[in-house]
Amino acid sequence: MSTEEELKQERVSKAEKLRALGVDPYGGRYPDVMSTDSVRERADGLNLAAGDMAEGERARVAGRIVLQRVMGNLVFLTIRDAAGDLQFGLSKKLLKDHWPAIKLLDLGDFVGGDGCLGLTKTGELTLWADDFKMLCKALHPPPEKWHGLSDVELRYRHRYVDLFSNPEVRAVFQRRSAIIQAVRDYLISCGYIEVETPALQPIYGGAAARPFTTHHNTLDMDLFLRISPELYLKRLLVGGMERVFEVSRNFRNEGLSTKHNPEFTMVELYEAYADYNVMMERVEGMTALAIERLDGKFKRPYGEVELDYTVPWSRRKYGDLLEEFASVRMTDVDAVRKKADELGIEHGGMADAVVINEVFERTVEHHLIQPTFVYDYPAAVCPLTRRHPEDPSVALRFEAFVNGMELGNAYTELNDPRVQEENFKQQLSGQGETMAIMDEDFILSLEYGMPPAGGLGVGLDRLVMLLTDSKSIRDVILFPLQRPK
RNA sequence: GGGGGCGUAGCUCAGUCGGUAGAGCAUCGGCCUUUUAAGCCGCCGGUCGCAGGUUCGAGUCCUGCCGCCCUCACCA
Repeated sequence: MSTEEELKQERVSKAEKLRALGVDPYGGRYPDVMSTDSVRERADGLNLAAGDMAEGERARVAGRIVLQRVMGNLVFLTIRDAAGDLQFGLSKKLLKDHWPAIKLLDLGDFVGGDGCLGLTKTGELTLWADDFKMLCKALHPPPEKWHGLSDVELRYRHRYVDLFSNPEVRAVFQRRSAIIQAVRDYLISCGYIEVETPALQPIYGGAAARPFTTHHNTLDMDLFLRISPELYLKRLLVGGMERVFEVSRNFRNEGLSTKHNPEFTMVELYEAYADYNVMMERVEGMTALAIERLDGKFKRPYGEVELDYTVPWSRRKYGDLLEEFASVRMTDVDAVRKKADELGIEHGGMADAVVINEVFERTVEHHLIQPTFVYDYPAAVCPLTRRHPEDPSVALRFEAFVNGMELGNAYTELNDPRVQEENFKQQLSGQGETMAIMDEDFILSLEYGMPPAGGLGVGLDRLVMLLTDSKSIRDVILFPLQRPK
């Protein structure tokens, strides 16, 4: 009895035996359960000594059986709920009527128990059940009890198994929730309101990426899954919503990596009458609140390095970094192209600004380990950004880098409709055209007048990676894309 | 797409030079009322990712394919 099918059949027949005993193997309502952590909290106040049973201190707990120790007429179960683990003590003496059903328990089943709290003689907090309910028969055995599920492919394909057998995985997603909640709370405290804009868009824009295409049957029209919410959020600035943010699932039809998933989550925000300097403070502020909610540690390990998120983060000019690490001036196009040759970059058909950016990515980015804002980008790669008032070849844009990875991207927003229209019309060779697709309604909105503003997008999956010391974006996305087997 | 690695029982993993497929956990049977990965005794469980090839003989060597991981490229 040990192939996968035989193991399952064994459990199916146990479910039938339970029914024959008059026990529903799939339970039903089980009200007034306490979480295991609140049970522990209560037990702490009882000053129990090892071996004590606290008469009258009753509790009801439900969860999944993750360990089982059977000693004839005494059974210890380790029960896991959302908060943690708790030991059940089941004795034939207290549970005579239930005993035939208890003999049919397996690892992985959900059960509920009701009884008095106590400590065993080794001091383990135990719920000594005098009432018991079968809540769900599991038909598949859980993974090995010590190592859990460690096969990476199975972990992603059967994330539900990963989650219940590897508590540290569940902890990462609890922290993810806390981080995103902190981001929301921070922005709300700054006077922002949360909005929702279309994920299905007739024209895609706001970023440079290939989209996923779909089709609406009734309207018989192609639609794109958004690569960015930018152009819609800016329309809200036109409409008089002065501080808006969206937690936006974006979709980009590009490659997969430890830092890229085809669908990913950003927080994108726009603030009227601000600029990109204010946006730097927003990045610092949301990160700081997230860290405080987690553990308050601003110096945190990430792999082999220690990252220091203490505010303020370093602010470095794009051109200065290019000189420091590539030894070329942004303005010296010949030198930049020569450097590109040295790096083996095929730059024949590329616009100057694109070549500069290629050189920057290859020479500078991997040096940006500690949290750093890089500001004032070559204007030609920033079609949605306001130009520097003293140097129109530079755009008022920054990117936030941590551990060599882009965490966020922000602009002092372009609100001149004529300049925006020109930028849309301009073809950026070697850059793809996605950022430069004409959106006439967006131009129309700018013609009605958009207040000067700062705008920012922060990759929340990446923020969660950094703050939870996760090496891959798949470790912070519950169901990362996998090819069907 | 390029390069590298991995794929053996339900799970976690061994498998030497090419010579009968192994362990632990789980399951199943037995003992057991204070265990903590409970313990002890006994049994069952395999298309070695798939398909070919070389060989007297392939988990092992070769080729192709599938899946996953890492990395580079792409994706600012």
